[in-house]
Amino acid sequence: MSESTSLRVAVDTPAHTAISEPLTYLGDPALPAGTLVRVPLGRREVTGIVWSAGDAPEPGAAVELKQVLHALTSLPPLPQRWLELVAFTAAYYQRGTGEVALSVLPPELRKLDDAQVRQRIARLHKARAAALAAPHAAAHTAPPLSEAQQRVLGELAQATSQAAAPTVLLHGITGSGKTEIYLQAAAEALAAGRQALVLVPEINLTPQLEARFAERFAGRHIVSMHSALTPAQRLRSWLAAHLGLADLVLGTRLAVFASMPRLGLIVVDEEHDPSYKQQEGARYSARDLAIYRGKLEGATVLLGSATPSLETWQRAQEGRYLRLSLPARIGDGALPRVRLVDMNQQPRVKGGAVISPPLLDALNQRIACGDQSLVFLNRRGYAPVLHCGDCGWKSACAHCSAWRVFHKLDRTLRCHHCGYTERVPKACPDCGNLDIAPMGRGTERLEEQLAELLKRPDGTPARIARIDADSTRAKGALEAQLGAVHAGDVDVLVGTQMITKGHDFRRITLVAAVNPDASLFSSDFRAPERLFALLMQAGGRAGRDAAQAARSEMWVQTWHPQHALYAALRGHDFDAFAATQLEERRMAGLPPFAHLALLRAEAKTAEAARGFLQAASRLAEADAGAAGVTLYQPVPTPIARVADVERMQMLLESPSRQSMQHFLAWWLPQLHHERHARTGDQRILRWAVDVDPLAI
DNA sequence: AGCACGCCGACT
DNA sequence: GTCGGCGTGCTC
Repeated sequence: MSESTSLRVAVDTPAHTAISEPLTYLGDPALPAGTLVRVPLGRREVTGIVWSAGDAPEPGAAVELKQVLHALTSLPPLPQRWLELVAFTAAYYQRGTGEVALSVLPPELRKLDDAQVRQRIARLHKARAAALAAPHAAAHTAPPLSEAQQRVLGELAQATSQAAAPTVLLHGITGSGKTEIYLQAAAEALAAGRQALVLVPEINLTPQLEARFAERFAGRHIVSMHSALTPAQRLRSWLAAHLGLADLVLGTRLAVFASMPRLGLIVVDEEHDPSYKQQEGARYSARDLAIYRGKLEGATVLLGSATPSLETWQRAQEGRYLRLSLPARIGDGALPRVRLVDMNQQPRVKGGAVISPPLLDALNQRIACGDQSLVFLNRRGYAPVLHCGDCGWKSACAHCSAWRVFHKLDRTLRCHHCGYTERVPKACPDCGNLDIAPMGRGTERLEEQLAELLKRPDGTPARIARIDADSTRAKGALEAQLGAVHAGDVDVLVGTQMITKGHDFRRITLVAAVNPDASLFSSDFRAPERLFALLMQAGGRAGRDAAQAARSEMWVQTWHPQHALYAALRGHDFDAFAATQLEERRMAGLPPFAHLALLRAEAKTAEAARGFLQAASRLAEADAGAAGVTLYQPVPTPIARVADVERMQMLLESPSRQSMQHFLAWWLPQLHHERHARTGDQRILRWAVDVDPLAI
């Protein structure tokens, strides 16, 4: 190294230290910002990113500066706008710059030296050249567009030409052809020599979207990015995007950080989906960051949904986003007719009715005419709890404040929170009573009961498939089960919300929600929004084939048929539902009319966790009010104890996003000292803040 | 988080 | 005598 000046280098300093900014090292002044380097940190050697060059060392930092060890010069530096996106994320979600930067790079990159990186890059270029030389299938041409699609594309083109980087909400019901709009928008971006990024909520949905894009963009370089890729695949995709070789990147939330030098379009499919919010580490919202990134990169952001989040909907109403609508199904296919079964009117069955007689008839009729049905229950296992009728014992988890779920297939009691599993006891562990019974029902029990009740026309039992986290644990199991459904080897598909997302079932004409009421009266203020989206999405699985759409039905069993949510569902009226929900939110001072943050603490005892939060609250006392931030009392989290750790949380609320940001930036650094001030049982294990939490 | 330093019990 | 238990503290 010729000469040395001080450089700011972002390294992965742990979250619960007060170090959140890049550290100062000595190094070659010619190293541009965005270069990956190896630096000494404590007694270790770690990968870092040159953040800015030539900064004077911090005055008062009496530490002797260490030297940058090597630089990965064969890797083009991360673009300035990528650094800005990461810096914004770290500041907004209150985490270390280096922590965020390193956690969103492919892990493999940290392990390679310069020569190895050079080799991977050379290999990628070679593979790309070979792919270009090889003959490839002709790209499928676009199908004829509906009038609504043409109108939407016209408006989109106009918006893109007028604003530098418009944010657009594409509100379109299931089957209205949103994907075709994504494809056309991507084609526009590619034609302009830019790259497109397409985000989907779940890994399960990437293969089918990838197939659609691959056939339309044959010959173009498409990569996917999600956590199920092997480390080597992930690095390859990332490099292809970073080098500008990949034209299209499809991925889950982490792909929002893909380095893309010519980014021109970001699509966020199913933008309302909670999976876009990261639930650990930096708790970012990939949807919100996509919008920010669009502004930063001058890229169009296209948010698609049949049931937009109320945040997005409200901003569209305010005119901050352009709203485009696809109000009808392609080919004018009818939406499924919604039928509410009033469970108060149904005969009482011991243990509660599962499937009401009218729904049972409807299911049998579908089987008789060769149609498929989908029955949806958001609870896996056989029964959520076992219960002793004599002494009142219930199958509590010894380590969590939750019931262990009865799984009949392997005769176990399993805690879905900590994983604690035991064989089912033969008798009540407290009183020895042999008659312990399951209470409530999960998908396993639903499957069992449907198998008893449903018959094929020839008298043989109906063919039932169950799809949930248990039945799809094995690799390839989900694909195999979906394959059986598509092949027509299944009459009734039973499952959790897993089956309501995205899958294009052609022969399903009946969808039933067996017991969705719990969400109506949940303490979570977003529960109705989620339920509405879930039911709309589930209903969208019925009648995907236009020929069958007219007789497709969505059944909902409910004890509250008069509820406004169901009335809106019946009319497929998202606008009405959103209007009433937004009014309630406005009255209650909840998002999108207020900004929230949660301070969470975990400790061995609830008192220690509470003590930390109270101390944090006292620190803030004078300044929070002045800053326009309200602090509420610490309360236990919805499940207070998980794996013998007690969890408490404290809600912060402010009418202004900026006030909240300023306050957090002032407040949180002080909490590091508070953590150190505690010892023994009063010690805090962990604390973290969740900015814009999904659930409170 | 790593990773080492530091100060007390059972082993070749 | 020392091997190693994991409490405590630091990382430009």
